[in-house]
Amino acid sequence: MSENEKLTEEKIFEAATVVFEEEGLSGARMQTIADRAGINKALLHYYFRTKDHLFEAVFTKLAKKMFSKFNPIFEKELSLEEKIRFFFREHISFMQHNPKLPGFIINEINHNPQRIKKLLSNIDFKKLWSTILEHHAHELYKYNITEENLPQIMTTIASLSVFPFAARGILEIVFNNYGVNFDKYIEDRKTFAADFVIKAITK
Amino acid sequence: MSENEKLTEEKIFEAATVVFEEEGLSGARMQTIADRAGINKALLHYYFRTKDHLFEAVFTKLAKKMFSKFNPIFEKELSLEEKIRFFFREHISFMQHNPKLPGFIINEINHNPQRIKKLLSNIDFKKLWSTILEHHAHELYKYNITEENLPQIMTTIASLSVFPFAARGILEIVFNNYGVNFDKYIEDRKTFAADFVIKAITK
DNA sequence: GTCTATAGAAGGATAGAC
DNA sequence: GTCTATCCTTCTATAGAC
Repeated sequence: MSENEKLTEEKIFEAATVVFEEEGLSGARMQTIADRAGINKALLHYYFRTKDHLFEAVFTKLAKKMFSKFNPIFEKELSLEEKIRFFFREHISFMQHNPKLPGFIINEINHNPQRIKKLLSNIDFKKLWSTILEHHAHELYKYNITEENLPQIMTTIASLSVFPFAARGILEIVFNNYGVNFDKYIEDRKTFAADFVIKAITK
Repeated sequence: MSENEKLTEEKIFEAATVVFEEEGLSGARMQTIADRAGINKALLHYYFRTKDHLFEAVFTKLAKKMFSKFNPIFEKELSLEEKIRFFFREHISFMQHNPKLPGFIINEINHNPQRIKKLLSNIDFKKLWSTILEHHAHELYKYNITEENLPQIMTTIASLSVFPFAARGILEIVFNNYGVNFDKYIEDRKTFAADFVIKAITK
């Protein structure tokens, strides 16, 4: 039955997502995924042929999910300051619900840059980022933003948001020792990062 | 001969460092390490017994190397602004020579937080970070730094420095598309990040 | 479509000669 | 200390019954 097939395929996909996120491609085991999905190994191969096919499917889905979260920056009708606040609030909220995602994506891309290329290489970042300069041309007199320092600024914003999750393992040890709760720290970060960036780029 | 033994053990250790950094624990193969060291698998086990022992040795060495680079912040006799500039210059220079290190450390700690705990858990971060407030007490009137926001500020500084290397795989694709050279970007980042932080924390 | 059983390859680890 | 040969387990993948 197609309905049932959909269900099984989804069960497998969801199990694979969890296991790959947790263990990475090389660390994940087909047996672990099968167990988690409540089926046997043979079925995995029936639906996805090989481990690499299964991983590819999961990775593509997750990478799109991750990167699509940057889109609102280029679309929303907000002032630059509102947009920055909006981004940190939304992006960090997203990662609160997907805390393993950043580390997973970053790690797998470093291990195999080729895999992401076909997903990103058709995006014209030069053009995309330039829309920021255009959309906010009327208020840029307030800020130190130029086409030249845009890569620094954009990666700075990304790093402030993503790094705490990617490096969570380390931060939790440091914080635990310092007496800080990670979840509280993350909640605070939504406004701290926004304030920090706005202060830094304002003339 | 002890001299010769030292040489072989070092050859293995160096080969293992490269392979583990590149492939991670689960992705690395003893055969690959042996090939790179120019010896056979059996010798690996003669010197390090198991793959896990070998990894532990490499990881500990690299983690210490990485974290020790943060020490000057707490030791140098510099003004806060000079110290921030010093940190980004030195830390980014260090990673220019060890570009795979941040991603490797972060990833392995996320996969096995326990491994790093015995390395970091005896450090009193509360006390360590407080020394900053003490050392620079006389100039803190200029800055928005308190014991409460110190975790946010410290992790912000770390992220600005570390993230570009950890996420290098992604940034290179974005930059390549944007027409930016990664090495140039990194060189610029030493001063950009310092300026950015100083601007943001200054009252 | 789902299962059991198993093939076949790879990888970590050891035995034993030199 | 270093090598070759090999054991044994683990893992991906497939064959074949239902």
